Amino acid sequence: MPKELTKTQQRILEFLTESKSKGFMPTLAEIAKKFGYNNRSTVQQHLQAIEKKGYIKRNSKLSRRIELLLEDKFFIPKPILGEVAAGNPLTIYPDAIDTIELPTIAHMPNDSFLLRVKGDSLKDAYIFSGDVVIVNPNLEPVNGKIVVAILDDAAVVKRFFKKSNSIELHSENPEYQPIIIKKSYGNFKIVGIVVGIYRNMETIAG
Amino acid sequence: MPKELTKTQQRILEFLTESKSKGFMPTLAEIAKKFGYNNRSTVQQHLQAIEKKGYIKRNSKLSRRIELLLEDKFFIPKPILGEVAAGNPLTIYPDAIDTIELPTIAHMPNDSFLLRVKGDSLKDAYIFSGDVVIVNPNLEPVNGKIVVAILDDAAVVKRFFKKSNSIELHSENPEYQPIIIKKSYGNFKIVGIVVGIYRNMETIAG
DNA sequence: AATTATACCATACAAATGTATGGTATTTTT
DNA sequence: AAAAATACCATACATTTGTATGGTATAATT
Repeated sequence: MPKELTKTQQRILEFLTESKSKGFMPTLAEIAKKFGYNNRSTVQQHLQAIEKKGYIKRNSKLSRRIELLLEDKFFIPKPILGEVAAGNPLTIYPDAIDTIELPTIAHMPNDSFLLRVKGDSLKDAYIFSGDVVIVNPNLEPVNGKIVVAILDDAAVVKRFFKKSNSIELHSENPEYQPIIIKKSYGNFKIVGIVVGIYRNMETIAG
Repeated sequence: MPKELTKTQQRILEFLTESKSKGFMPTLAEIAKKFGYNNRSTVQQHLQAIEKKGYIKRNSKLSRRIELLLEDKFFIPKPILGEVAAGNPLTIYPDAIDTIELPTIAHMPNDSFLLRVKGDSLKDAYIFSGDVVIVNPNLEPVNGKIVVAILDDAAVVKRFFKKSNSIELHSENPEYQPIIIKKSYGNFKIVGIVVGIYRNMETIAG
């Protein structure tokens, strides 16, 4: 239960998060410049305050070594999506969209992004709850490929099939019915194609 | 079309990529320490060479500011050392049989290596033929963990169980019998622990 | 009313950092 | 055989970097 940050401290922490996602932690001087301080010791004291409140950890004497605590350990999605359902669609909270934490992974090139899968509807396609899927938004959906789609406020991972009058999103688990999208359907969008799966075994109990 | 890197340069570039994925670019001194150089200028020259070949860009005068160019390196090529059987044992080849573009999120601990799985004996552990497993040779086998072992000239991926008088290697597929290794068994060695799995979906037909 | 936290500034200093320069030895290329 | 690239070492130097210390002013707590 971390203490609350002041406005200034928040702004600095935001800048740190932003910097991390770009791949380069700033020096005190760079932070000072960014916020118009004439002086590094001002930054120094802000960082000490932020550290005291438990948001960061500084590696004394080492330059640019500010660790962001309180961030999700594994690299969850980049922006917007949150979690994506392999089973029933998951709701995405509208106000959560902007406040989802940036990925901790440094700089993800190529516009690809990661999503952690929840649910087991794709287990016959060998994708399981907890797996991280790598999604490329720049590929065209092809019949039979596994895609990420948005339906209204929910996101799903399903196998894609284009029919003459509709698009069908199939689960591979017989317990789940296919989702059929007619042309009239309003809020539907293919987000991208799943190009890879990664699973970390170290954190799995068994 | 970048020029080829030497072994040393490759190792350094890999270290940079790795560092970036951890969030902290190293200083020259840190790189030197990592590779056992007594001297920063050695690193300095390697970096200059790597930069000249177009793999990185350095921000002169700024510490820890090494940009990784060519960063489709979301996927970095890694050698696959052989194939390993989830079902019946397979032979391991001394040289790399293939390379794979491993996503940088698939954090590869030092000294870890890749093996491609053949066979379906671990399908109940969600590992399938064609998957690439990341193997860490520096971890102690723990009961229930999935390990890579060598039996005579063959290698297998199985779930590890230590009993009082033997070691058992279990498949999760009921079609396969567990392998039981008694102490008298000659040519047996645990190669490492499976710490991650990566599967490329683009090459999969369906 | 007194204390503490916040938000800045200035100066000083040791250590870290990147760079420059010059060197040796070995391998690769021409 | 000569030239270039590679892979290291050593020393020197200007900047950068983080820290320490001391200060002022204002807002928030006690």
